[in-house]
Amino acid sequence: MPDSSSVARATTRQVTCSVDVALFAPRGNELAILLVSPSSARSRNRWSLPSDGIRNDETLDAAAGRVAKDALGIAPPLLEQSRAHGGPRRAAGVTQVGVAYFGLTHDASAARRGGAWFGISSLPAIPARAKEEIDVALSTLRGHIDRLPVAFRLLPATFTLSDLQAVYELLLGRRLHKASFRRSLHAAALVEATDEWRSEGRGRPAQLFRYAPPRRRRQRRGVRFDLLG
Amino acid sequence: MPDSSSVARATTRQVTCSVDVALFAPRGNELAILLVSPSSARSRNRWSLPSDGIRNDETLDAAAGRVAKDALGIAPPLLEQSRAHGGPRRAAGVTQVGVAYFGLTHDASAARRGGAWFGISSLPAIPARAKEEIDVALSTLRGHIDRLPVAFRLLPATFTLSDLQAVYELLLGRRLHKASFRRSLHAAALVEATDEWRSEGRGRPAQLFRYAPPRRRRQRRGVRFDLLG
DNA sequence: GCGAATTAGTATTAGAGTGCTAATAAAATC
DNA sequence: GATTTTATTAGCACTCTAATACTAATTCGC
Repeated sequence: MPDSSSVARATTRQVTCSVDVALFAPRGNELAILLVSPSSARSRNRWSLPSDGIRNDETLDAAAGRVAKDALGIAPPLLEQSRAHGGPRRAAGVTQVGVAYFGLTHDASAARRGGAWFGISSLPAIPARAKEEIDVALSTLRGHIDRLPVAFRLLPATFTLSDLQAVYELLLGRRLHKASFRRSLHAAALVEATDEWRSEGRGRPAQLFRYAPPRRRRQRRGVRFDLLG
Repeated sequence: MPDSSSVARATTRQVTCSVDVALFAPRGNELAILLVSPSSARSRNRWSLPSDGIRNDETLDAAAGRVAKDALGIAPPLLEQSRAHGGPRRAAGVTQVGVAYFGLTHDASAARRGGAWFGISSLPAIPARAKEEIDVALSTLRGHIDRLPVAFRLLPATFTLSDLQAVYELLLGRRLHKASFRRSLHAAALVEATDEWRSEGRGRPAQLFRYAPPRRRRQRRGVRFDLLG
């Protein structure tokens, strides 16, 4: 068994590091994800996530931003790291480290050539690793929905409360109760009303709101045991 | 501006990858963290986190387990990835990627030579990067407390409810309300009573319980807006 | 022994949060 | 103008939470 001196830096023969980005956008009633076509990706004959190696003079976050912008044409309004994974590659002596990111953008239309959007419930054949990264990204995204202003970054500066609820339902993949949604939104004082109203076909016009988060005092809550297991 | 073909794999000149592990353990009324001494770490004249490069034929998780075991002498009961960071090193042409892990173990005494435990409120001088990793590890740990059975892994097979509450208070760094703690614990049916009681000096003896998590159904709740900002 | 101190555990209350069913408001469509 | 559609608000039952106050069982000091 090695003693504590073995904790010192050991040199690996060769390491490659790539950044994979899962980009989501609302499309219709579900989320879509941007994949790149077989011809432009490393993976042969399969769609896969936009990915690239990290370059010199570039941080991981910068590399993820570059990959996202290359695939999308614009910088996404939300881009977060989800998880790193790594291990030996088939090629002997090479260790492959991948850092997965996830991002959100407004609409599932923008994409540079070689990329296409797929509904998350109808994905094409993709490598197992990519599928896993998508699943992790989705659950991380959904787990952070009430900590990060994710939904507000997908909406324009002013929006209706029905718009906001629709985005939340899309992101969470389930329906929400309208009255409860509005009540808790009102209680948190996260939005402020504008003078404008928007008429969208039939029915009463909806008032436009804007995101105006107050200074929050972090309130201490009890322990939740019902989330374990 | 690059076209989509630039998304293909680009080779970086040189990449090194290290795994840093922040190991926490209860000590008295607060958490302590295991640091390694200047002589056995790469950082000159400063305490720092146990760290090592990833080796051939080893995954990131395996490397983190090895680093933890080397520093601690045993495998910690909890070890999770917190975040990857990376960017150019001072040495030109070298990109340094680090993957931070955090772990928990039972007591702040076990340590191989070169390591020492410090209370998290009285850390010695450490590199800024290590300080940042510790902060991230702590907040990740606290954020995952009601999703992972963290506290139960720090306790022996049977324990009193006061023991359990003390561990939660230690991990969260704040006091909890006894009646509320027990009520929600009882509601989640996470523990089952044993026939044994333990007398610990003064006061009424406490009943011993064991961790017995039921099959959980994830219950859907509304959206929380009060955690934003 | 006997009461004070100490720790374990429970009731009871008041208040806040949630899910639901309506009821009301304002516009488009027929 | 009646009907339909959508937005918004009110009320109610139920649950969750936190705080105070209580009971229970033991040790300590005398």
